Amino acid sequence: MLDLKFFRENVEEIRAALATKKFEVDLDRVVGLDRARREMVTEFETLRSQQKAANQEMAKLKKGSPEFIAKVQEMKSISAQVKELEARQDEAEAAFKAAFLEVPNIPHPSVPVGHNETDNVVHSTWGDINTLSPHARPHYDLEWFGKYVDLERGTKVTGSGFPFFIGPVARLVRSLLQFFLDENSAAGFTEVMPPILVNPASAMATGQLPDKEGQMYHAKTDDLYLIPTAEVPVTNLYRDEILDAADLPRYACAYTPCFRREAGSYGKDVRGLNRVHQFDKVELVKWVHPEQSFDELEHLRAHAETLLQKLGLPYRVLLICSGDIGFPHAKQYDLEVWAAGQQRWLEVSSISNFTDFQARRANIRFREAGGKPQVVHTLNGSGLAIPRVLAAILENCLQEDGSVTIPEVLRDRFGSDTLKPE
RNA sequence: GGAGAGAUGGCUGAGUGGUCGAAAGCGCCCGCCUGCUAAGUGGGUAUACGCCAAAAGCGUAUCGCGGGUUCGAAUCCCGCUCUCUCCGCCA
Repeated sequence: MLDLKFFRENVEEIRAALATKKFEVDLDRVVGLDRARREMVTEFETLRSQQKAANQEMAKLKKGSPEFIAKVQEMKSISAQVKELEARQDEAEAAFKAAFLEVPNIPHPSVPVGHNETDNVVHSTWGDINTLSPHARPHYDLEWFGKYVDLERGTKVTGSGFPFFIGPVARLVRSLLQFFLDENSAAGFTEVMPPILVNPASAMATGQLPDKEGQMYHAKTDDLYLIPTAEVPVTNLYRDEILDAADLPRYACAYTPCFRREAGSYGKDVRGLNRVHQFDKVELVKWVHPEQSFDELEHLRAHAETLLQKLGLPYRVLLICSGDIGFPHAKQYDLEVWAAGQQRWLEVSSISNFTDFQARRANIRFREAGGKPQVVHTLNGSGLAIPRVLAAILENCLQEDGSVTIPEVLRDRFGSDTLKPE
Protein backbone atom coordinates (compact mmCIF):
# COMPACT_ATOMS: atom_id res chain seq x y z
CA MET A 1 0.00 0.00 0.00
CA LEU A 2 1.35 3.38 -1.01
CA ASP A 3 1.29 6.43 1.22
CA LEU A 4 -2.11 8.02 0.68
CA LYS A 5 -0.93 11.63 0.79
CA PHE A 6 1.93 10.83 -1.56
CA PHE A 7 -0.50 9.09 -3.87
CA ARG A 8 -2.91 12.03 -3.99
CA GLU A 9 -0.18 14.54 -4.68
CA ASN A 10 1.76 12.52 -7.27
CA VAL A 11 -0.78 10.66 -9.34
CA GLU A 12 0.90 11.44 -12.67
CA GLU A 13 4.37 10.43 -11.50
CA ILE A 14 2.92 7.20 -10.14
CA ARG A 15 1.05 6.58 -13.36
CA ALA A 16 4.27 6.93 -15.35
CA ALA A 17 6.22 4.67 -13.01
CA LEU A 18 3.56 1.97 -12.97
CA ALA A 19 3.24 1.99 -16.74
CA THR A 20 6.45 -0.05 -16.84
CA LYS A 21 5.14 -2.68 -14.42
CA LYS A 22 3.07 -5.66 -15.49
CA PHE A 23 0.04 -4.83 -13.38
CA GLU A 24 -3.07 -3.13 -14.71
CA VAL A 25 -4.55 -0.50 -12.45
CA ASP A 26 -7.13 2.22 -13.05
CA LEU A 27 -5.65 5.11 -11.11
CA ASP A 28 -8.42 7.51 -12.07
CA ARG A 29 -10.93 5.19 -10.50
CA VAL A 30 -8.87 5.07 -7.30
CA VAL A 31 -8.64 8.87 -7.26
CA GLY A 32 -12.42 9.10 -7.71
CA LEU A 33 -13.07 6.60 -4.91
CA ASP A 34 -10.79 8.56 -2.62
CA ARG A 35 -12.68 11.75 -3.36
CA ALA A 36 -16.03 10.04 -2.85
CA ARG A 37 -14.82 8.59 0.38
CA ARG A 38 -13.69 11.94 1.72
CA GLU A 39 -16.99 13.53 0.86
CA MET A 40 -18.80 10.83 2.78
CA VAL A 41 -16.49 11.20 5.75
CA THR A 42 -17.04 14.93 5.91
CA GLU A 43 -20.79 14.58 5.58
CA PHE A 44 -20.99 11.96 8.29
CA GLU A 45 -18.72 13.82 10.67
CA THR A 46 -20.63 17.04 10.33
CA LEU A 47 -23.91 15.43 11.28
CA ARG A 48 -22.33 13.34 13.99
CA SER A 49 -20.86 16.48 15.47
CA GLN A 50 -24.35 18.00 15.66
CA GLN A 51 -25.64 14.90 17.32
CA LYS A 52 -22.92 14.96 19.93
CA ALA A 53 -23.52 18.64 20.69
CA ALA A 54 -27.22 17.92 21.19
CA ASN A 55 -26.41 15.01 23.46
CA GLN A 56 -24.35 17.30 25.66
CA GLU A 57 -27.24 19.71 25.96
CA MET A 58 -29.59 16.90 26.85
CA ALA A 59 -27.30 15.75 29.60
CA LYS A 60 -27.97 19.07 31.32
CA LEU A 61 -31.73 18.91 30.91
CA LYS A 62 -33.97 17.33 33.46
CA LYS A 63 -35.03 13.90 32.34
CA GLY A 64 -38.73 13.76 31.48
CA SER A 65 -39.08 17.54 31.26
CA PRO A 66 -41.02 18.86 28.25
CA GLU A 67 -37.81 20.27 26.76
CA PHE A 68 -36.11 16.92 27.17
CA ILE A 69 -38.92 15.00 25.50
CA ALA A 70 -39.03 17.48 22.64
CA LYS A 71 -35.30 17.08 22.16
CA VAL A 72 -35.54 13.30 22.09
CA GLN A 73 -38.12 13.54 19.35
CA GLU A 74 -35.98 15.98 17.42
CA MET A 75 -32.89 13.83 17.68
CA LYS A 76 -34.58 10.66 16.56
CA SER A 77 -34.46 11.66 12.92
CA ILE A 78 -30.86 12.90 13.24
CA SER A 79 -29.96 9.59 14.80
CA ALA A 80 -31.46 7.69 11.88
CA GLN A 81 -29.58 9.86 9.40
CA VAL A 82 -26.32 9.37 11.26
CA LYS A 83 -26.76 5.61 11.04
CA GLU A 84 -27.41 5.78 7.34
CA LEU A 85 -24.48 8.10 6.66
CA GLU A 86 -22.21 5.91 8.71
CA ALA A 87 -23.17 2.89 6.66
CA ARG A 88 -22.54 4.79 3.44
CA GLN A 89 -19.22 6.06 4.74
CA ASP A 90 -18.14 2.51 5.63
CA GLU A 91 -19.11 1.43 2.15
CA ALA A 92 -17.12 4.23 0.55
CA GLU A 93 -14.11 3.48 2.74
CA ALA A 94 -14.23 -0.21 1.87
CA ALA A 95 -14.56 0.47 -1.85
CA PHE A 96 -11.61 2.83 -1.79
CA LYS A 97 -9.45 0.56 0.33
CA ALA A 98 -10.09 -2.43 -1.92
CA ALA A 99 -9.08 -0.39 -4.97
CA PHE A 100 -6.10 1.20 -3.26
CA LEU A 101 -4.75 -2.21 -2.25
CA GLU A 102 -4.63 -3.06 -5.96
CA VAL A 103 -2.12 -0.28 -6.64
CA PRO A 104 1.37 -1.85 -6.83
CA ASN A 105 4.53 -0.44 -5.34
CA ILE A 106 6.44 1.86 -7.65
CA PRO A 107 9.83 0.63 -8.91
CA HIS A 108 13.01 2.33 -7.79
CA PRO A 109 14.66 4.51 -10.49
CA SER A 110 17.56 2.04 -10.64
CA VAL A 111 15.24 -0.75 -11.83
CA PRO A 112 15.73 -1.36 -15.57
CA VAL A 113 12.64 -0.85 -17.68
CA GLY A 114 11.49 -4.00 -19.47
CA HIS A 115 8.47 -5.99 -20.53
CA ASN A 116 9.06 -9.45 -19.09
CA GLU A 117 11.67 -11.85 -17.74
CA THR A 118 13.68 -11.74 -20.95
CA ASP A 119 14.52 -8.12 -20.15
CA ASN A 120 16.03 -8.89 -16.76
CA VAL A 121 19.60 -7.71 -16.52
CA VAL A 122 22.47 -10.00 -15.57
CA HIS A 123 23.98 -8.01 -12.74
CA SER A 124 26.94 -10.32 -12.15
CA THR A 125 28.07 -13.92 -12.32
CA TRP A 126 30.27 -16.01 -10.03
CA GLY A 127 32.14 -19.20 -10.75
CA ASP A 128 32.94 -20.96 -13.97
CA ILE A 129 30.18 -23.08 -15.39
CA ASN A 130 32.54 -24.79 -17.84
CA THR A 131 34.86 -26.39 -15.34
CA LEU A 132 32.27 -28.46 -13.55
CA SER A 133 32.00 -32.21 -13.58
CA PRO A 134 32.23 -33.60 -17.08
CA HIS A 135 29.84 -36.30 -15.89
CA ALA A 136 27.02 -33.95 -15.01
CA ARG A 137 23.52 -35.24 -15.72
CA PRO A 138 20.08 -34.00 -14.79
CA HIS A 139 19.52 -35.02 -11.18
CA TYR A 140 16.22 -36.71 -12.00
CA ASP A 141 18.00 -39.05 -14.43
CA LEU A 142 20.37 -40.50 -11.83
CA GLU A 143 19.78 -44.22 -11.28
CA TRP A 144 19.44 -43.84 -7.54
CA PHE A 145 17.50 -40.58 -7.54
CA GLY A 146 14.07 -42.14 -7.05
CA LYS A 147 15.37 -44.21 -4.18
CA TYR A 148 16.46 -41.21 -2.14
CA VAL A 149 14.02 -38.64 -3.43
CA ASP A 150 10.85 -40.68 -3.56
CA LEU A 151 8.33 -38.65 -5.52
CA GLU A 152 6.23 -41.69 -6.39
CA ARG A 153 5.50 -42.63 -2.82
CA GLY A 154 5.09 -38.96 -2.01
CA THR A 155 2.36 -38.89 -4.61
CA LYS A 156 0.74 -41.92 -3.03
CA VAL A 157 0.85 -40.45 0.44
CA THR A 158 -0.02 -36.85 -0.39
CA GLY A 159 0.01 -35.89 -4.06
CA SER A 160 2.43 -34.97 -6.78
CA GLY A 161 5.19 -32.61 -5.76
CA PHE A 162 5.50 -33.85 -2.17
CA PRO A 163 8.79 -35.75 -2.10
CA PHE A 164 10.11 -38.04 0.58
CA PHE A 165 13.79 -37.37 1.17
CA ILE A 166 15.41 -40.57 2.29
CA GLY A 167 18.71 -41.68 3.79
CA PRO A 168 21.76 -39.75 2.55
CA VAL A 169 19.68 -37.15 0.73
CA ALA A 170 17.61 -36.47 3.85
CA ARG A 171 20.88 -36.02 5.69
CA LEU A 172 22.17 -33.70 2.97
CA VAL A 173 19.01 -31.61 3.25
CA ARG A 174 19.52 -31.33 6.98
CA SER A 175 23.18 -30.41 6.46
CA LEU A 176 22.19 -27.62 4.12
CA LEU A 177 19.59 -26.26 6.55
CA GLN A 178 22.07 -26.19 9.38
CA PHE A 179 24.75 -24.67 7.22
CA PHE A 180 22.45 -21.88 6.09
CA LEU A 181 21.12 -21.16 9.58
CA ASP A 182 24.60 -21.13 11.06
CA GLU A 183 25.94 -18.83 8.36
CA ASN A 184 23.00 -16.46 8.70
CA SER A 185 23.23 -16.35 12.47
CA ALA A 186 26.92 -15.56 12.22
CA ALA A 187 26.05 -12.70 9.88
CA GLY A 188 23.79 -11.12 12.49
CA PHE A 189 20.40 -12.60 11.66
CA THR A 190 18.44 -13.71 14.72
CA GLU A 191 17.20 -17.24 14.33
CA VAL A 192 13.41 -17.53 14.48
CA MET A 193 11.15 -20.56 14.31
CA PRO A 194 7.75 -19.23 13.32
CA PRO A 195 4.33 -20.83 13.00
CA ILE A 196 3.81 -22.33 9.59
CA LEU A 197 0.08 -21.70 9.59
CA VAL A 198 -1.05 -18.07 9.50
CA ASN A 199 -4.38 -16.32 9.81
CA PRO A 200 -5.91 -14.24 7.01
CA ALA A 201 -4.81 -10.94 8.56
CA SER A 202 -1.17 -12.00 8.32
CA ALA A 203 -1.55 -13.23 4.76
CA MET A 204 -3.19 -9.92 3.94
CA ALA A 205 -0.38 -7.92 5.52
CA THR A 206 2.41 -9.44 3.44
CA GLY A 207 0.31 -9.40 0.27
CA GLN A 208 -0.60 -13.06 -0.28
CA LEU A 209 -4.24 -12.08 0.17
CA PRO A 210 -6.31 -11.12 -1.61
CA ASP A 211 -4.34 -11.42 -4.85
CA LYS A 212 -2.56 -14.75 -4.52
CA GLU A 213 -5.06 -16.74 -2.53
CA GLY A 214 -4.98 -19.57 -5.07
CA GLN A 215 -1.26 -20.08 -4.45
CA MET A 216 -1.73 -21.07 -0.83
CA TYR A 217 -3.08 -24.18 0.85
CA HIS A 218 -6.01 -23.29 3.03
CA ALA A 219 -7.06 -25.14 6.19
CA LYS A 220 -10.73 -24.31 5.96
CA THR A 221 -11.91 -25.61 9.30
CA ASP A 222 -9.83 -23.03 11.13
CA ASP A 223 -9.43 -20.52 8.28
CA LEU A 224 -5.64 -20.72 8.36
CA TYR A 225 -3.16 -20.77 5.50
CA LEU A 226 -0.07 -22.93 5.13
CA ILE A 227 2.75 -20.48 4.54
CA PRO A 228 4.27 -20.22 1.05
CA THR A 229 7.41 -18.74 2.65
CA ALA A 230 8.67 -17.84 6.11
CA GLU A 231 8.46 -14.23 4.97
CA VAL A 232 4.80 -14.28 5.93
CA PRO A 233 4.94 -15.18 9.63
CA VAL A 234 8.31 -13.55 10.24
CA THR A 235 7.42 -10.19 8.71
CA ASN A 236 4.18 -10.29 10.68
CA LEU A 237 6.15 -10.65 13.89
CA TYR A 238 5.91 -6.89 14.40
CA ARG A 239 2.56 -6.30 12.72
CA ASP A 240 0.61 -3.43 14.33
CA GLU A 241 3.58 -2.44 16.46
CA ILE A 242 5.63 0.71 16.87
CA LEU A 243 9.29 -0.11 17.31
CA ASP A 244 11.89 2.09 18.91
CA ALA A 245 14.19 3.69 16.34
CA ALA A 246 17.10 2.31 18.34
CA ASP A 247 15.81 -1.21 17.60
CA LEU A 248 16.43 -0.75 13.87
CA PRO A 249 17.71 -2.41 11.88
CA ARG A 250 16.43 -5.84 12.89
CA TYR A 251 17.52 -8.96 11.06
CA ALA A 252 15.88 -12.36 11.31
CA CYS A 253 16.41 -15.71 9.65
CA ALA A 254 13.99 -18.59 9.75
CA TYR A 255 13.90 -22.13 8.49
CA THR A 256 10.44 -23.41 7.56
CA PRO A 257 8.84 -25.78 5.15
CA CYS A 258 7.05 -23.83 2.43
CA PHE A 259 3.86 -24.84 0.69
CA ARG A 260 2.88 -23.66 -2.77
CA ARG A 261 0.05 -24.92 -4.91
CA GLU A 262 1.87 -23.79 -8.09
CA ALA A 263 -1.26 -23.97 -10.17
CA GLY A 264 -0.48 -23.86 -13.86
CA SER A 265 3.12 -25.16 -13.74
CA TYR A 266 4.11 -27.79 -16.24
CA GLY A 267 6.85 -29.37 -18.33
CA LYS A 268 10.55 -29.43 -17.51
CA ASP A 269 9.98 -26.78 -14.84
CA VAL A 270 8.45 -29.36 -12.55
CA ARG A 271 10.75 -32.32 -13.17
CA GLY A 272 12.49 -33.78 -10.15
CA LEU A 273 13.34 -31.13 -7.61
CA ASN A 274 12.88 -28.15 -9.90
CA ARG A 275 9.45 -27.29 -8.58
CA VAL A 276 7.65 -29.04 -5.75
CA HIS A 277 4.65 -28.17 -3.62
CA GLN A 278 6.43 -28.55 -0.29
CA PHE A 279 10.03 -27.52 0.15
CA ASP A 280 12.44 -26.35 2.80
CA LYS A 281 13.82 -22.86 2.80
CA VAL A 282 15.72 -20.52 5.07
CA GLU A 283 14.41 -17.00 4.74
CA LEU A 284 16.05 -13.71 5.68
CA VAL A 285 13.96 -10.72 6.78
CA LYS A 286 15.04 -7.18 7.60
CA TRP A 287 13.21 -4.27 9.19
CA VAL A 288 15.17 -1.10 8.55
CA HIS A 289 15.14 2.68 8.67
CA PRO A 290 13.76 4.12 5.39
CA GLU A 291 17.02 5.87 4.60
CA GLN A 292 18.94 2.61 4.79
CA SER A 293 16.80 0.23 2.81
CA PHE A 294 18.54 0.35 -0.57
CA ASP A 295 21.94 -0.08 1.07
CA GLU A 296 20.49 -2.91 3.11
CA LEU A 297 19.27 -4.54 -0.09
CA GLU A 298 22.81 -4.64 -1.47
CA HIS A 299 24.11 -6.09 1.79
CA LEU A 300 21.39 -8.71 1.79
CA ARG A 301 22.22 -9.72 -1.77
CA ALA A 302 25.93 -9.86 -1.03
CA HIS A 303 25.29 -12.01 2.04
CA ALA A 304 23.06 -14.46 0.16
CA GLU A 305 25.75 -14.74 -2.49
CA THR A 306 28.32 -15.83 0.07
CA LEU A 307 26.20 -18.91 0.79
CA LEU A 308 26.52 -20.12 -2.80
CA GLN A 309 30.17 -19.12 -2.88
CA LYS A 310 30.96 -21.19 0.19
CA LEU A 311 29.18 -24.14 -1.39
CA GLY A 312 31.24 -23.58 -4.54
CA LEU A 313 28.18 -23.42 -6.75
CA PRO A 314 28.35 -21.08 -9.78
CA TYR A 315 25.52 -18.62 -10.00
CA ARG A 316 24.38 -15.42 -11.60
CA VAL A 317 22.59 -12.42 -10.16
CA LEU A 318 19.66 -11.00 -12.08
CA LEU A 319 18.40 -7.49 -11.59
CA ILE A 320 14.70 -7.91 -12.22
CA CYS A 321 13.25 -5.47 -14.72
CA SER A 322 10.14 -3.37 -14.18
CA GLY A 323 8.01 -5.72 -16.28
CA ASP A 324 8.90 -8.79 -14.22
CA ILE A 325 9.17 -7.32 -10.74
CA GLY A 326 6.61 -8.36 -8.16
CA PHE A 327 3.59 -6.41 -7.00
CA PRO A 328 4.94 -5.09 -3.66
CA HIS A 329 8.58 -4.84 -4.74
CA ALA A 330 10.50 -1.63 -5.30
CA LYS A 331 13.64 -3.48 -6.37
CA GLN A 332 14.45 -7.13 -6.70
CA TYR A 333 17.43 -9.38 -7.40
CA ASP A 334 17.23 -13.08 -8.15
CA LEU A 335 20.07 -15.50 -7.50
CA GLU A 336 20.17 -18.38 -9.97
CA VAL A 337 22.41 -21.37 -9.44
CA TRP A 338 23.83 -23.24 -12.40
CA ALA A 339 22.60 -26.82 -12.76
CA ALA A 340 25.22 -28.42 -15.01
CA GLY A 341 23.19 -31.54 -15.77
CA GLN A 342 20.20 -29.68 -17.06
CA GLN A 343 22.37 -26.91 -18.47
CA ARG A 344 20.08 -24.27 -16.99
CA TRP A 345 19.87 -21.69 -14.24
CA LEU A 346 17.64 -22.42 -11.25
CA GLU A 347 16.33 -19.64 -9.05
CA VAL A 348 17.35 -20.25 -5.45
CA SER A 349 16.83 -16.82 -3.94
CA SER A 350 14.78 -13.73 -4.55
CA ILE A 351 16.00 -10.68 -2.69
CA SER A 352 13.74 -7.69 -2.44
CA ASN A 353 13.24 -4.27 -0.99
CA PHE A 354 9.57 -3.56 -0.38
CA THR A 355 10.32 -0.07 0.92
CA ASP A 356 7.33 0.99 3.05
CA PHE A 357 4.77 -0.79 0.89
CA GLN A 358 4.49 -4.01 2.83
CA ALA A 359 5.12 -2.39 6.19
CA ARG A 360 2.27 0.05 5.70
CA ARG A 361 -0.03 -2.81 4.88
CA ALA A 362 1.25 -4.66 7.94
CA ASN A 363 1.24 -1.45 10.00
CA ILE A 364 4.82 -1.82 11.22
CA ARG A 365 6.20 1.49 12.37
CA PHE A 366 9.02 2.99 14.38
CA ARG A 367 9.45 6.16 16.35
CA GLU A 368 12.44 8.42 16.61
CA ALA A 369 12.83 10.13 19.97
CA GLY A 370 10.06 12.65 20.35
CA GLY A 371 8.87 12.15 16.78
CA LYS A 372 5.77 10.86 15.08
CA PRO A 373 5.57 7.19 14.13
CA GLN A 374 7.04 6.43 10.71
CA VAL A 375 6.60 3.35 8.57
CA VAL A 376 9.62 1.02 8.52
CA HIS A 377 11.04 -0.48 5.36
CA THR A 378 11.03 -4.27 5.01
CA LEU A 379 13.26 -6.50 2.94
CA ASN A 380 13.59 -10.19 2.51
CA GLY A 381 15.56 -12.77 0.64
CA SER A 382 15.99 -16.50 0.56
CA GLY A 383 19.06 -17.76 2.23
CA LEU A 384 18.49 -20.22 0.55
CA ALA A 385 15.81 -22.48 -0.95
CA ILE A 386 16.92 -26.07 -0.47
CA PRO A 387 15.66 -28.31 -3.31
CA ARG A 388 17.26 -26.44 -6.17
CA VAL A 389 20.52 -26.05 -4.28
CA LEU A 390 20.32 -29.77 -3.70
CA ALA A 391 19.66 -30.34 -7.42
CA ALA A 392 22.68 -28.21 -8.32
CA ILE A 393 24.92 -30.16 -5.95
CA LEU A 394 23.71 -33.49 -7.29
CA GLU A 395 24.37 -32.36 -10.84
CA ASN A 396 27.50 -30.24 -10.56
CA CYS A 397 29.36 -32.55 -8.22
CA LEU A 398 28.43 -35.84 -9.86
CA GLN A 399 31.32 -38.26 -10.37
CA GLU A 400 31.71 -40.85 -13.07
CA ASP A 401 30.74 -43.69 -10.73
CA GLY A 402 27.44 -42.03 -9.85
CA SER A 403 28.59 -40.73 -6.49
CA VAL A 404 28.40 -37.09 -5.51
CA THR A 405 31.22 -35.14 -3.94
CA ILE A 406 29.86 -33.19 -1.01
CA PRO A 407 30.88 -29.50 -0.81
CA GLU A 408 33.55 -29.08 1.78
CA VAL A 409 31.55 -26.80 4.09
CA LEU A 410 28.89 -29.51 4.47
CA ARG A 411 31.14 -32.48 5.13
CA ASP A 412 31.26 -32.26 8.93
CA ARG A 413 27.49 -32.02 9.15
CA PHE A 414 26.91 -34.63 6.47
CA GLY A 415 29.44 -36.98 8.03
CA SER A 416 31.23 -37.89 4.81
CA ASP A 417 32.88 -36.31 1.79
CA THR A 418 30.88 -38.36 -0.69
CA LEU A 419 27.28 -39.33 -1.22
CA LYS A 420 27.50 -42.91 -2.48
CA PRO A 421 24.49 -44.87 -3.66
CA GLU A 422 24.13 -48.02 -1.54
C1' G B 1 -13.46 -29.96 24.41
C1' G B 2 -16.25 -28.43 29.46
C1' A B 3 -16.79 -24.74 33.71
C1' G B 4 -15.51 -20.05 35.68
C1' A B 5 -12.90 -15.14 35.67
C1' G B 6 -11.13 -11.34 32.82
C1' A B 7 -9.65 -7.82 28.37
C1' U B 8 -9.62 0.21 29.65
C1' G B 9 -3.90 4.79 27.35
C1' G B 10 3.66 3.04 27.46
C1' C B 11 2.53 0.35 32.43
C1' U B 12 -0.68 -0.27 37.02
C1' G B 13 -5.64 0.69 37.62
C1' A B 14 -10.65 3.62 38.58
C1' G B 15 -14.96 4.07 35.98
C1' U B 16 -22.59 0.07 35.52
C1' G B 17 -26.26 4.98 30.58
C1' G B 18 -25.08 11.62 29.39
C1' U B 19 -20.69 16.85 31.43
C1' C B 20 -15.55 10.23 29.71
C1' G B 21 -10.30 10.24 25.05
C1' A B 22 -11.39 8.50 29.82
C1' A B 23 -9.74 9.61 37.47
C1' A B 24 -5.38 8.46 40.14
C1' G B 25 -0.54 6.57 40.33
C1' C B 26 3.97 5.03 37.75
C1' G B 27 7.06 5.99 33.63
C1' C B 28 8.61 9.69 30.10
C1' C B 29 9.27 15.08 28.35
C1' C B 30 9.68 20.50 29.44
C1' G B 31 10.10 24.22 33.33
C1' C B 32 10.83 25.98 38.52
C1' C B 33 13.40 25.14 42.98
C1' U B 34 17.76 23.25 45.33
C1' G B 35 26.18 23.24 46.16
C1' C B 36 25.48 18.15 43.07
C1' U B 37 22.17 13.97 43.38
C1' A B 38 17.66 12.74 45.59
C1' A B 39 13.23 15.00 47.13
C1' G B 40 9.67 18.90 46.11
C1' U B 41 6.77 21.68 42.61
C1' G B 42 4.01 23.53 37.81
C1' G B 43 2.79 21.92 33.06
C1' G B 44 2.83 18.38 29.16
C1' U B 45 2.64 13.26 27.53
C1' A B 46 -2.03 8.07 22.28
C1' U B 47 -3.21 6.71 17.21
C1' A B 48 -5.79 7.22 12.67
C1' C B 49 -8.76 9.92 9.49
C1' G B 50 -11.25 14.52 7.78
C1' C B 51 -11.49 20.09 7.03
C1' C B 52 -7.26 23.68 5.82
C1' A B 53 -2.17 25.20 0.47
C1' A B 54 0.41 24.12 5.02
C1' A B 55 1.07 25.02 10.20
C1' A B 56 -2.01 26.37 14.03
C1' G B 57 -6.69 25.09 14.96
C1' C B 58 -11.23 22.53 14.66
C1' G B 59 -13.92 17.99 13.96
C1' U B 60 -14.67 12.50 13.89
C1' A B 61 -13.33 7.62 15.34
C1' U B 62 -10.84 4.32 18.71
C1' C B 63 -11.91 1.53 26.28
C1' G B 64 -10.23 -6.83 22.81
C1' C B 65 -13.26 -7.59 17.80
C1' G B 66 -18.17 -7.48 15.37
C1' G B 67 -23.33 -6.61 15.72
C1' G B 68 -27.69 -4.72 18.62
C1' U B 69 -30.74 -1.60 22.18
C1' U B 70 -31.01 3.90 23.07
C1' C B 71 -31.97 10.71 21.64
C1' G B 72 -27.11 9.18 23.86
C1' A B 73 -22.83 3.20 25.18
C1' A B 74 -16.18 2.10 28.07
C1' U B 75 -20.87 1.23 30.85
C1' C B 76 -26.83 -2.63 28.88
C1' C B 77 -27.82 -7.13 25.31
C1' C B 78 -25.99 -10.91 21.59
C1' G B 79 -21.96 -13.33 18.89
C1' C B 80 -16.72 -14.00 18.41
C1' U B 81 -11.44 -13.83 19.70
C1' C B 82 -7.73 -13.91 23.19
C1' U B 83 -5.64 -14.38 28.33
C1' C B 84 -5.86 -16.67 33.21
C1' U B 85 -7.71 -20.68 36.74
C1' C B 86 -9.84 -25.60 37.23
C1' C B 87 -11.34 -30.27 34.66
C1' G B 88 -10.75 -33.53 30.42
C1' C B 89 -7.54 -35.01 26.36
C1' C B 90 -2.66 -35.15 24.50
C1' A B 91 3.33 -34.96 21.55
